[in-house]
Amino acid sequence: MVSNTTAGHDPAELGELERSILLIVWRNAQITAEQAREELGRPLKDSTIRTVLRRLEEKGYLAHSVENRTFVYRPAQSRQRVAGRAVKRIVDWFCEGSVEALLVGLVDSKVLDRAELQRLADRIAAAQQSASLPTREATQHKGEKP
Amino acid sequence: MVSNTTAGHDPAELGELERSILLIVWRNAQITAEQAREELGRPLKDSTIRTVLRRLEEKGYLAHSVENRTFVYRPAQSRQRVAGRAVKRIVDWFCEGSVEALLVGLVDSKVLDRAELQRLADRIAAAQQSASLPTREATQHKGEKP
DNA sequence: CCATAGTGTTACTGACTGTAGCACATTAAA
DNA sequence: TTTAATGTGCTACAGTCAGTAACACTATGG
Repeated sequence: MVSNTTAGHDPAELGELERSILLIVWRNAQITAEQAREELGRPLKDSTIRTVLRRLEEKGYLAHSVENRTFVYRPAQSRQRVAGRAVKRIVDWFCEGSVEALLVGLVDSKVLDRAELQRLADRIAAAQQSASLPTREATQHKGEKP
Repeated sequence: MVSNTTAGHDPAELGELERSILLIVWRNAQITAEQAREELGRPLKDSTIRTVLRRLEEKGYLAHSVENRTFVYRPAQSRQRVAGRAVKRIVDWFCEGSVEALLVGLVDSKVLDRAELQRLADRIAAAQQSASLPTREATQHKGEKP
């Protein structure tokens, strides 16, 4: 039987505010509710920010430590890991597990163009040779897209 | 009022039942509510199925035509296109637009293993050469940007 | 001792999804 | 023609979740 329930709620089931705040935490490596609030640049009460931070922690995206009576939040998972999981779900759901099909889809829907694909192939090939994928350093991307 | 609420609803903002049914439609290329219900194999009233089909159409995933007084639903977007869009969102949100970073993340989180990456690279390379990924312009060489 | 900063708790609202009932129409059968 | 199917259109309700926040409580510095 179709075991639904999607196993609770893996990743990607985040709201906009949550996502925004999560991104801020990732960018800053660690922040307090107040810092997050300022950086958000939105007129939200700090209790709102704190609620979201708490929920993000409950969901496993953040962790906090108390420093001088103040909560300092840090990412509990890397951005890329979260993204990876999210994409996996999509691939499982819509591409029947085939990442290749996904890539085809990316090109098909103009998300990825051929030039990017080529670069990807190059990088992947390179990564294969060096037997150790660059985790972030060499991950520089090209110009920009419209 | 901010009225954002998850930015309308691009793709991927689907519930489980919706997803299941959408997959069925993709698999069958076209179906009626009844067929979908049977194929679902779940004790759901047909009004339920029809509601979901209607919603999927409202959201732009399906289209229907009337054939002999019966609604026949067809996909309005290919599976891969939908997947592509969904992944794009994720990449934009969590990887700041870098598909490469995403791939790294996929490997990093064990979603993709090296062997798969290798195959991917091969296939991409092949696609490049044979232009077997039909977009509109077959022979296009990298190093060019729209 | 009081003001401040920060936490914990609780809650409301709106949106969305799962699920379905029911009235209405059109067609095939009696 | 009256009727039984079959299928559509509309409406709705309950549950869950994210956005948003108020408020009460507690150390802490002055």
